[in-house]
Amino acid sequence: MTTIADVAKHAGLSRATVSRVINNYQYVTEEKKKLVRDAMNELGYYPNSSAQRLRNQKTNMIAILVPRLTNPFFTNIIEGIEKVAAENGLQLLICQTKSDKQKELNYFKLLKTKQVDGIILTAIENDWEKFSPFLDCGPIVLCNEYDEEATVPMIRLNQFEGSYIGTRHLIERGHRKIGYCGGGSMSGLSTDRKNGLKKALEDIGLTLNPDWIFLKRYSIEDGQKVMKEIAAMDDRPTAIFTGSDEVAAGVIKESKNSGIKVPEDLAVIGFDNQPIAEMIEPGLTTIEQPSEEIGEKAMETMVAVLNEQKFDTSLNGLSLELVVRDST
Amino acid sequence: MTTIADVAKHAGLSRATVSRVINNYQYVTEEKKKLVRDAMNELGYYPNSSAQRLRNQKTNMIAILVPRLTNPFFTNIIEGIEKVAAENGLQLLICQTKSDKQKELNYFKLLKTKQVDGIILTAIENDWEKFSPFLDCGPIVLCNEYDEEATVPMIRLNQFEGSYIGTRHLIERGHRKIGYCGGGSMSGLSTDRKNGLKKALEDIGLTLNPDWIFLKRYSIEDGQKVMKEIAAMDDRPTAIFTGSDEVAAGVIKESKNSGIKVPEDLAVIGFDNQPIAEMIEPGLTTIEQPSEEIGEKAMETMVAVLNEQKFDTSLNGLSLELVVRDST
DNA sequence: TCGATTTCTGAAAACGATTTCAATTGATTA
DNA sequence: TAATCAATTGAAATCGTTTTCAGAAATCGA
Repeated sequence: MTTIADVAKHAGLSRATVSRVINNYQYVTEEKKKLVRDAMNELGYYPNSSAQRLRNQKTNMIAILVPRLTNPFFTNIIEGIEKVAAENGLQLLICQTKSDKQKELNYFKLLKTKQVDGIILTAIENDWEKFSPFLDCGPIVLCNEYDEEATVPMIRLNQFEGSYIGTRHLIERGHRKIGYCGGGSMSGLSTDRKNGLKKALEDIGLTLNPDWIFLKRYSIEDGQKVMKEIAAMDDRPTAIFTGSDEVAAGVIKESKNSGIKVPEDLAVIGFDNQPIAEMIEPGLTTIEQPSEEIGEKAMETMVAVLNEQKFDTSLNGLSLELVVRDST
Repeated sequence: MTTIADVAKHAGLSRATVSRVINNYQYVTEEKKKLVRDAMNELGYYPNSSAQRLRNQKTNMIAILVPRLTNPFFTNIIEGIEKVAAENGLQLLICQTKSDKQKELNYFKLLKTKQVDGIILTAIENDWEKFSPFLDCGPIVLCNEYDEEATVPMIRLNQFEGSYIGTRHLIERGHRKIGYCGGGSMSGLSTDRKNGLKKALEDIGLTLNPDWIFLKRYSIEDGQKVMKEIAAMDDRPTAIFTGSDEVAAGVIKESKNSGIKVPEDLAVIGFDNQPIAEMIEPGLTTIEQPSEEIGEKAMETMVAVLNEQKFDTSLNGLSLELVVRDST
C-alpha cells in the first residue's frame, strides 16, 4: 500500500507538506502543490481512513437505526437522511434492529468504540434510561420517534393529530365501533396515535374498546392475523385504524379470505401512504407522512449538533395529511 | 475517553498485557486477567476501533452495493448477507448506487481508503474494466449479477432458465406476441433473461419483436410508463415479461387506467416474487428467486475469500421457480 | 535599513491499539 | 547440577495520518 511517506519521498517533500496539500491548508506554494499532486497521481495514493480517523478523532460516520429495511417508510426516511449526509460529507451506517431490544442496545456500542460520531434512532425499543451511558459519547437524534425522558433533539410529527384526523374521518363516515392496531408499547409515537384516536372518540362521547386494541403489529402478516382475530369476534369493530400501511394491507388481504368486505363490513385506514396503499384493492385510505423530509430534518439536526450549532426542537412544520381512497 | 493506557495504569500492568486480555492471548495468568477485567469494567473501557483498524490493517467491514433500498428484492438479499455477516463478526456498510455509474464507482474508493475489507455488488452499472484498479485492494463478490469479463466470485442463479420457463408458461397459455421489459443494458443478468425468452420463442419458430423490448425499467412508475407505451401501439403484444415485480405491478396498475384487461388483453409476468405480487389484483404470476439465500451464499463466499479459503463458483444449487397467479 | 509580520516548510509528537523482542521466572530433562 | 524449555510480562516499535512547534525565507512599514 502506498502511504503518505511514499508520496512525500516521491515528491521530495515532507509528510507534513503532503498532508497540507491533501487538506488544502492555505500556506503551500503552488509549485509544491503540483509536485505533491503529481506524486499522488503517479503512485495512485489514497489516504488511509483508519489513520485519519484515529488522528482526527472523528469518523464522519453516522449510524442510523431502523427496525426493518423491508418497510418502505424507513427506507424513505433513509433516503432523506442520505441526501443531507452526502451534502455534508458524512457516511451512513445503516443498522437493522428488528425491533429487538438487545440488538438496539448493541448498536449503541458503536458510539463507545468510536465507530460512528452519532446515532439517529427511528424507533425506540428500550427504556430511555438504558441509553444514558451513551449520551456523552456522541450526539443522538430521534427521528419520527420520541420519549418523554429523552433530552436529545427529536424530529417528529404530530402523531396525535394524525390519528385524530383519521378517526374524525371514520366518524364522519358513520363509524362508531373503531379499533386500533399499532406498534410497540414503549413507543411514544404509538401512544400518541392511540390518544389521538381516543380523543376523537371522546369528543363524541365514546370510549376505545380494549378488545379492539392490537399492539406490536408491524408487518403484512401481522395485519392478516389481526383480521383473523377480528373475524373471530362476536362483537366486531366496523372500522380499524392501523399504525402502518403494511399492517392495513395485511388486513385487507385477509379480509378477502374471511368473506368480510372492505369498506362495507370493515373500514380500514393506514398510516404512511406507502406505494402499496395505491396498489392494493380497494385503495387504502391513509395518513401520509412526509418521510423523506423527516429524514432530511433529522440529519440536518445531526449536522448542526456535530458542529455545535443550535438546532430547532420545536414540533416541525411538516404536516400529516389524510389521503382518502376506497377502504373507508 | 479512557484508553488502554488508562486501563493498564489502573490495573498496575502494561498496555501489552491489557491488549492480550482483550484478545484472549493464551499466556496470561488468571490473576492478571481478573485485574484487567476489573479495571476495564470500572473505567467503562471500550477499545477504540480506529486504532484497532489502523494497527490490524483490517476493518471487519464489508460494503454492499445495491441499486435501491426501496426494492424489497435487494433488502431481502441484504437480510441474508447480514445474517452471515453477524455470524462472522463483520459489519455491513450498505451503499445505494441508484443505478448511477459514477456513484457506483465512487463507492469503490472505500476499498482504496481502506474503509472496508471487501465489496459485494448486487448490480453492475459500469463496464467491468472500470473496476480493474480496485481488484487488488480487496475481494469483490458479485451477488445476483455477473459479467463475462469479471474474474471474481459470482453468486448467481440461472436467469436464462428463469425467463425460459416463464416464457414457456406464456406460450402454453397460447401467447405468441410476447414483449420483454428488463433492467440495465450492461447487466449480464438482464441479457440472460432476454436470451432465455428469445430461446423459448425460437423453440417454436418465433422471434422477439424489437418494438416490444423495454430496457432500463426498474420501478413501479417505469412499469406504468411501459403500459402507456404499449397501449399506444397499433400492434400490441398480448403478454409481457418483466424484470421485476415492481415493474409488473406498475404495468398492472396502469392497465386499469388504460382500459386494458389483465390477463385477457395483456398477460403480465414478473420476477422476484415480492410481497406486492400477492397483494395486487390480479395476483401476479412471477418467477420466485430465493433472495435471502443468494445473500447468504454471497457473504459466505466473501468470508471464505477473506480467510483465503477456497470457494465454490459453480452455478449454485438455488433454483428459480414459477409462481402462477392470475395475471397470466 | 532594520525590526516586525507573514509565508512556507520539516522534524517530531501525537492518536490508541497490537506485536515483536527480550528478560525473567519456574518447571523439566539429561 | 546444568541445560533446556515453557510460561509470563513489559519496553518499544509500529500502523498512517495530522498538527504543533520552531526555524528560515520573504514581505512589509517606518
